[in-house]
Amino acid sequence: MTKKTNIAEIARLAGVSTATVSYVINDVGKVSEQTKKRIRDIMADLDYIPSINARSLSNGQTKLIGVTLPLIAPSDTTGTLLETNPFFAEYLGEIHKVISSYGYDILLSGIQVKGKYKNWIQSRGLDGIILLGSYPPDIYEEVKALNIPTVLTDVYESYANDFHSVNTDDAEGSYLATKHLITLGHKKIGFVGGSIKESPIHNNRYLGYGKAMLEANLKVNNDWIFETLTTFEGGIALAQQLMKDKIELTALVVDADIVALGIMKACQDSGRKIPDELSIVGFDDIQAASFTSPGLTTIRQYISKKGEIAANLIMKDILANARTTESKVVKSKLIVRGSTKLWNE
Amino acid sequence: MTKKTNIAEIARLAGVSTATVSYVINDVGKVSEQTKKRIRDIMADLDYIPSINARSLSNGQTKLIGVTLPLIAPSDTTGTLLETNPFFAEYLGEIHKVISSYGYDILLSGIQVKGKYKNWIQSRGLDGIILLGSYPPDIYEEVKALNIPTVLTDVYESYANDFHSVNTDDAEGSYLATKHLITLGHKKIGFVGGSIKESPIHNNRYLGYGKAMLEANLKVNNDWIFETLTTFEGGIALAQQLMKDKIELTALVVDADIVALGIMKACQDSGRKIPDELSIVGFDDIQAASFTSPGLTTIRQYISKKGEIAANLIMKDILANARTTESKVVKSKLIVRGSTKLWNE
DNA sequence: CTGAAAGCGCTTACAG
DNA sequence: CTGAAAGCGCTTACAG
Repeated sequence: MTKKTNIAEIARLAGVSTATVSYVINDVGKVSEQTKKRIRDIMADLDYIPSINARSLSNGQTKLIGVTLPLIAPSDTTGTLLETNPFFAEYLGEIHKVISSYGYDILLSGIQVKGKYKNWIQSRGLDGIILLGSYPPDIYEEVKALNIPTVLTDVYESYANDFHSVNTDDAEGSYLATKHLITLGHKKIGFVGGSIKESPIHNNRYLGYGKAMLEANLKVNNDWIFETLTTFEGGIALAQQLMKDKIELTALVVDADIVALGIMKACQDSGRKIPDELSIVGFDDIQAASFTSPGLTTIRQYISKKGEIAANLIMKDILANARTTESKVVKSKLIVRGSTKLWNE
Repeated sequence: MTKKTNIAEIARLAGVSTATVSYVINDVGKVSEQTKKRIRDIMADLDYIPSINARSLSNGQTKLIGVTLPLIAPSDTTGTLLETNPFFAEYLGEIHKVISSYGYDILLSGIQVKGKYKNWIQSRGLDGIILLGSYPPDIYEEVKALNIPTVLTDVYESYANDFHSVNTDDAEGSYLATKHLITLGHKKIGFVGGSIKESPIHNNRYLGYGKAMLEANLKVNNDWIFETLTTFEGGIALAQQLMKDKIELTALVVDADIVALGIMKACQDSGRKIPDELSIVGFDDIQAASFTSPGLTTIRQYISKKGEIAANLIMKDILANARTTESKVVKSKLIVRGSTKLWNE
């Protein structure tokens, strides 16, 4: 337990004041090249590393960015969320990449209890926060009161305007997906999505589907719209129901790959041929979408791009000590694999 | 920008010293119930949140645990690693779950350049670190010199003894995998793994395979041992080679699911029936292993268990201000899905 | 170009 | 049961 060398010791050894040492550490003030070099040599000799902590206390910057995950269901933990939803990891990685280049670090947290979250931000003195996913409305008010640089992702609600926000063009994405099927000759195209009423994302994806259908003068049959949990099991269950009810669809627009993969597996396990008997388009392009045989045709969401934008937005405000609000939309893209096919009838 | 309320203001309002306020915050010292209550009320009124930062500076504890990812290839970033390898996210989530219950936070980093890593730990004043995966040997020396609670995961090298370490029973796992195939009647069983020379993990998994083969008096044909990159593409490429060379194996023990999935896809895309023409067992049980049709029979690694153990080991040392070294092994388990089948011949 | 000194917001022996 | 005061390791006007 040797005592950590501090700025005072460097100053003593160099025969200067701590102020001067601080100046050369931060490269401010006009210290003569000579003393600068002398001090630097001593720091190197002693393996001196300034304490970010101490610095934070005096200048008020922790160089810490909070990234939070939405713990909505009571069973949600940062663990299950990171495991189940590959997006969060991708976001995390990309944000880390950007902010670490500025010497910032990520502090990870889940948001569950309202007050606890605020405490966390304040007690850690975070310089900014990035909220992944969506949360109960009162969280946003609370965050707003904190008045620190904040970016929201995938939030469509009006309070998104109070912060930076980054979205995917969800409606356009499923429009492309649907149009792809229409171009292939499909007419009886169903839609599978998460709760349209409760989630603006799902609603937007639904609307994109509707738009493409209407444009092509295809009827949107209410019986062809299915709501599921956005899980693999949700997809399995739905597919089993569809097969049992002998629904006469030739194609499905599914608003999440994880669900599409469940549908595909349930169908294949029952001996149905994909895409021969049913074409499926997913949304997201998670890694597993290319693991199956056939691969899943899907709409790629550029999560890493979104993460990068989110990180840059927050860094911009932090560095400029500003509080601006920008809204960015990242284009999605149709990725054609083997799960969709021409339909002649 | 209202000034943040601090301990001095609370003290003033309560008519006590800052010491007393500090005592009630930390619940130490015998402050009278009366003053305690008065102080607590004032803190609540003012929404006072103590600064962890300031506390750290005076008591030396940051309540921060570093978790690092191995950036080995030049192209590795925290981003690509977290995306590609679902384990890291699972580890992260589980570690977070445990340590956050102690009021600790995770600081995420990649390790690449030697000195930079040490700087990071020191400048942030981390209370402990968990190294995910394996690193160049000199990293371990450096970490050891830091003399802070440290846990290693999946490291077999001798320097693991200098730290806490958590492993899977890799050899036992692939022994089980191989035995499963043998029980099903397979005799011509190949092994696919990462570099056996360079990685003790892959080597252990190979040895488990060998043990089962020898026990069953089956010959281990050198031509049946394949080395690949541990990637989906590695699996694809290998399968294409196998089909081209018309290798006469009936089953494959693959030491990573991601590779097994690649092999399976390449085979299926070429019209080969799995498991009718070839049985495959993977290792890891990543999420996607249950997405394919058939599902992948595999050896489940309990990553979340490993994460939990790692977190508890580090918390124990931190809380006791000790520096112990324990070595834990987490049992793996055979999960039978559809990719393996009886072989009669 | 450099230094003396106050300050950031806490904790912690020590004294009473 | 409570307080005065030093200290943690930095930064930053201000003065010269």
